[in-house]
Amino acid sequence: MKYREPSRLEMQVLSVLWERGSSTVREALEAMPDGKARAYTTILTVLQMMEKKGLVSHVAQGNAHLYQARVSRQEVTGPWLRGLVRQVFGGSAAAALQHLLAEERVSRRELDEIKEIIARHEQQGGGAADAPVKKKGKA
Amino acid sequence: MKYREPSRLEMQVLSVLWERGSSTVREALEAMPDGKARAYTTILTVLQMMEKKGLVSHVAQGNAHLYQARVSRQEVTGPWLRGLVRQVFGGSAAAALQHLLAEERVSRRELDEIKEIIARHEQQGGGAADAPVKKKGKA
DNA sequence: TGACATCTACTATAAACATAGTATTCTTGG
DNA sequence: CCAAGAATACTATGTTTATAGTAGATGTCA
Repeated sequence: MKYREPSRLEMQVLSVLWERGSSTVREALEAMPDGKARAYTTILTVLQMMEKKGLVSHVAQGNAHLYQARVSRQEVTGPWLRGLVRQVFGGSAAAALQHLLAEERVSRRELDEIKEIIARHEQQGGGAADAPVKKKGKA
Repeated sequence: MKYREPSRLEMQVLSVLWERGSSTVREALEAMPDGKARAYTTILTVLQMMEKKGLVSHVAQGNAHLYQARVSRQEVTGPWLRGLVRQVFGGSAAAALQHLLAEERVSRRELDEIKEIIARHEQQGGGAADAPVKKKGKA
């Protein structure tokens, strides 16, 4: 896919579309992750911009439009996070995570989830060019 | 501390200052994490803006100025990442990490580092509302 | 001592962002 | 049929970002 880099607000809108799937303007407006109040037309305009950027597309549904993401979460968040980590944490994902955990009051459940993710990642050859991943203990 | 939210570029400059400590404009310019070429005055201006925002301060050194961060890495990156995770990943740090790992080719060493961080975090009451934090162990 | 390099201060500007108003079109209940 | 409500299209605007030029001060060294 080809698309122009989403702004922060656009990222928010995208996350809504990824979460809910196709949505009308109003639905998106109401589901914005920061609870901030915005005019209906604000989100409308954003969506129209995003369409020009190739981030979303729409189909008519009744007299309204149904918008859906044209780019996958992976596709976008990957490079986005990557650039961010590179620019702000010298490329160290570990450093980024550390600061994130330090701030965010992460629940035990979420920590487990994270461990889970790492374990899975490790298993499927997440490791670098030298060590063929073996098996490293617990979940 | 009171400061106005840094932009992306400003975050980059801050990361340089955190990394190297006090730096001249030229040093900062040369140490920018994205290797992008910029005019000397660009970074100068950015630094001056940052001073107005309360992010950095400077002292004279010879005829040049030495800039240093006035805000700590924790202080800034914490809320910054937090907002980001909230807005783009529905507040789930785990989700964010997952996408990061998926994209970034993370080395085995880094994975270990991450596990280390998590273990440490877990120990010091990283869990939710039940475990009281005691000591603030450093690496 | 004077040319050259280097630095800051100040100003400018193009582009992107976030936001929303106004006009117009469409649908639908009475 | 027509008015009310809701949606889109189009336009506008204030702000922030990122970038850099120009002018003037100052230090340096041959």
